[in-house]
Amino acid sequence: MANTDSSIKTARRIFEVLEYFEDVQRPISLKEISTKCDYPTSSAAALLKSMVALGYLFYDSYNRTYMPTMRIAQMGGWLNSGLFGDSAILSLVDFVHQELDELVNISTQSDLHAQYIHCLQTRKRLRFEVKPGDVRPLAISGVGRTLLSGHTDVEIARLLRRINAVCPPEEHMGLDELMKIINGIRRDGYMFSKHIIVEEAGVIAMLLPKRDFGRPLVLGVGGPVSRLEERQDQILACMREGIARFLRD
Amino acid sequence: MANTDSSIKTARRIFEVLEYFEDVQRPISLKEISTKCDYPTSSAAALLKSMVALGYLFYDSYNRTYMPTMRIAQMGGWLNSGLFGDSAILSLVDFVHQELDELVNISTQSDLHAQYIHCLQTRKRLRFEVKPGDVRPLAISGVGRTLLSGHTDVEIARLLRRINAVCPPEEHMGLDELMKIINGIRRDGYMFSKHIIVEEAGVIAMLLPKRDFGRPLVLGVGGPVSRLEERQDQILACMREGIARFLRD
DNA sequence: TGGCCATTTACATATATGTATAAATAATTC
DNA sequence: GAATTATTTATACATATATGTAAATGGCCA
Repeated sequence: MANTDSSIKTARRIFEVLEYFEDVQRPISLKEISTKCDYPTSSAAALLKSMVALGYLFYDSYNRTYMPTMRIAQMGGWLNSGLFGDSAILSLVDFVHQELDELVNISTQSDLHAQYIHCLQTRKRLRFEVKPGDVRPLAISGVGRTLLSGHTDVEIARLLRRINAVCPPEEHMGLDELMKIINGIRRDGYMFSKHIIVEEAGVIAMLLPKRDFGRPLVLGVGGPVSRLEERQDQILACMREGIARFLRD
Repeated sequence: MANTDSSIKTARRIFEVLEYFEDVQRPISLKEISTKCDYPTSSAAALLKSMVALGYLFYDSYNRTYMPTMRIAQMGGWLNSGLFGDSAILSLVDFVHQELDELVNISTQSDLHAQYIHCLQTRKRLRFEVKPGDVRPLAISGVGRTLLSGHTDVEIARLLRRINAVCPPEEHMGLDELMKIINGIRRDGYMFSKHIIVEEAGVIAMLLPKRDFGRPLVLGVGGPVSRLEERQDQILACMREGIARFLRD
């Protein structure tokens, strides 16, 4: 019963349940949840009852099924509404994904790592699995370095000091070497990283224009290095067009 | 440290945090959460870190603030899109609006309230402003009671108990009195409520036939009571025809 | 009625919470 | 710029609480 990751079990399960609902989009029985998510029945019952008591699920006692209430729908709605322009971001991702049919993702800085927060996969056979929540070393990975390029030199130095202090050695980096790369990104407006995290995998990443209160975001197109190299001009053009169309109007 | 309600503590806190974000709509520090929600610092830290690890919040280490990711925004989105994916409902609203030129709306249950999710206004001078997102007391309002009429008596009793427990007094109701009204709706197939929320305003509401897995919806025609009374037969006939034409094929 | 489900209960164990304390970081002062 | 103070975050461990196993209850249909 060891917690494999560092998250509180109940917290993880709440979100697992909500995502399962998002996946199947219909009422679900206690049995189905406990089976699919592999929770003991009694634990699943306690969790779902809690969510009902709090008003986030509705229990249909006739069919013995649970279904999200509108409170769930409302919860994050404000993030989409104009203020943060996040619906524009989603449209951008959709657009690039539609045009290129490659892995398209949005990532942001989460402490000393870059973290994927939204991913659309390619329909092609050869692909690399990435899911929202996955993290990459800030100073090493393509998206991480692209995120860093938006910081001031002072901030970068400070972040790198912390990385070298607390992160495992494979995430360490020399400042001079890093700044050469960072300045390259600032000059080119994008980063093309190859074979860094996963052999044969690469990513073309661009820092998105900053919106108020929004954290800096990076748009990434990922895939096998050979495919990215072949399509590089097309990919860059598409990313630039998407950004111009959805984020600059 | 007794749990006053029957819900799992972590579950309650997850939602409290998300609602606090919804309330203030900006990045929040650990300190602020722990103060406002009255959690011990270390517990709040563990909770927020979990949410970061799971990809639902991101942490800005420079400002030491937390902010929801787009995953939160996406979570309940399907609940909204599902409603309108079914264009039959929209066609129905258009039809009734065209025929009657009155305020026509669709509402649904959102926890312990009815909530308008779609409205078309009349072109007449005398009108009552209602917009999508507005909520009405479930046990008091016409649309709320119409929604309740689709539940079993047991469910109604349970909902009413929660309403009387957590909602302000003006939304409370006696079960016997409510059931008389509910049974009237079930018998007549519609509800005509007058002067309940806004003086001189009324609504004629019908529960729409349930579609698979879609949440129960209510079709409402609203306006000044005098006008609705005058046109009552015409309005009812139009609503019935629209429902027959668009939802029963 | 009896059999077969799904759900609830009981209780030992695992795990999250909360108090106090320490460490780290930021702000202030000289 | 270094030292000091104030603020915020992290750690340790006892306690409270949720989880999980197994057995019991309740509902439904033949």
